[in-house]
Amino acid sequence: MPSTRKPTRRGERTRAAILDAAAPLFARHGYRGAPLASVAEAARLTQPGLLHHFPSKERLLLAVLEERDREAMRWMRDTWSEGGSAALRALVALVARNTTTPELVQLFTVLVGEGVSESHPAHEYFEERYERLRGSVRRAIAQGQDTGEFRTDVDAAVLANLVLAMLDGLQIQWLLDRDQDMTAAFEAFVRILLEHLAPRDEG
Amino acid sequence: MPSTRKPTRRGERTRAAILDAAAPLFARHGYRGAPLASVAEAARLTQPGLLHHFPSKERLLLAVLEERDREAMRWMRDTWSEGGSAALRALVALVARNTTTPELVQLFTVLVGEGVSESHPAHEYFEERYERLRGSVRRAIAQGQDTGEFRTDVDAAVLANLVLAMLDGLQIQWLLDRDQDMTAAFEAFVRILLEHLAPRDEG
DNA sequence: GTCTATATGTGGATAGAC
DNA sequence: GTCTATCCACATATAGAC
Repeated sequence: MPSTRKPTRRGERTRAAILDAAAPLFARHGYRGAPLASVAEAARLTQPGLLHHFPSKERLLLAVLEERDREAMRWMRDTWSEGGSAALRALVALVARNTTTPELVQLFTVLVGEGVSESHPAHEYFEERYERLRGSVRRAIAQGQDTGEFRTDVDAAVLANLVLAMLDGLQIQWLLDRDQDMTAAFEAFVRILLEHLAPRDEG
Repeated sequence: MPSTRKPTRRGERTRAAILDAAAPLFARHGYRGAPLASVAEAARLTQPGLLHHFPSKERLLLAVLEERDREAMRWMRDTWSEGGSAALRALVALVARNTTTPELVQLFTVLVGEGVSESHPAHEYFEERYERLRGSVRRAIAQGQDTGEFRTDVDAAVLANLVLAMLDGLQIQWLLDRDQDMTAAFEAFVRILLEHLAPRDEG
């Protein structure tokens, strides 16, 4: 077995082009609403040409999601690791950044909506994604509790739940009406949260 | 014009049966994922038989949404009109009730996900729905401010935004993992909100 | 690795009988 | 008001040439 270790280098380019073409189309029309041929056309291929790189439409979808998730995580990692209120402020920055990439926001909103159906190909993917994200946020809050920045008599897991819910919910409303100031709204939420998390005055 | 005032009485029964059959199927598979024939079968008709009552699949979808919205609003009206913290407690009760009807929750979650796409037949419907709901919640909070129950230096419109977002976001996570206690989470959120809205001690 | 051609299946809507 | 039969468009996937 000579050189099968790393995936082929030639052809990676078109693979990336397909992923880039697929994301906005899945975002605009949903997985079921975006024909494979339209993705192929956007990537300047024919539909069977596309299927040479991805064995099925389903696998293409999962590749798109994983790719975009990886990107977002790279972006977050630095500020995120601090934990506590810094992490919450990092989330505000993430929301602000999201308002500059509506297609990406729509990709996840549209697909998670489709994905709550048990029969949907990305159902398991989203189950795992939310469990993972809840864990991340919970740990960031717990970190703030450990350092004494946050009070310790609140349930970090429940708060993590609320934070993620707020992100998703605001995105829905923002996508339906771009005039909404999603960043300001989330900032207001974080302010309320920090107020709630502030240790009580002793005495 | 003799008796065209009220819609026909005969035939209303099958129309209702179709709506009842359509809701869970749209919920499970989405609008695009649920074939008209499957709805017809569930309503014990053939597909062309169904189309005698609704001119198109799109019109059927809108009828389903309006029907379910009407029901939910009937349920809310009484407690809701009080405004202030009573209204927020009514929302907690609504969430608790929603956990007993997962199909209904899924119907709106799946369809609003599809519906953020501009091309989706229910896009405008959801635009108007959220504007209407934001108005309702905003007025309920403003009412609490008028009576002196809530402090007045917070933006009721932004809070309404947050409340609706929280409802939607928690539903997504709950649908992906039914073990989550959506009611407890929303209750925790309302508690934080009430704490934030409590008038400051004078002095 | 990309193409043309095609197999195969599905789904919304219409025509027209009863 | 409901049916059978059918049309037509679309979409995923495969076969096989280049």
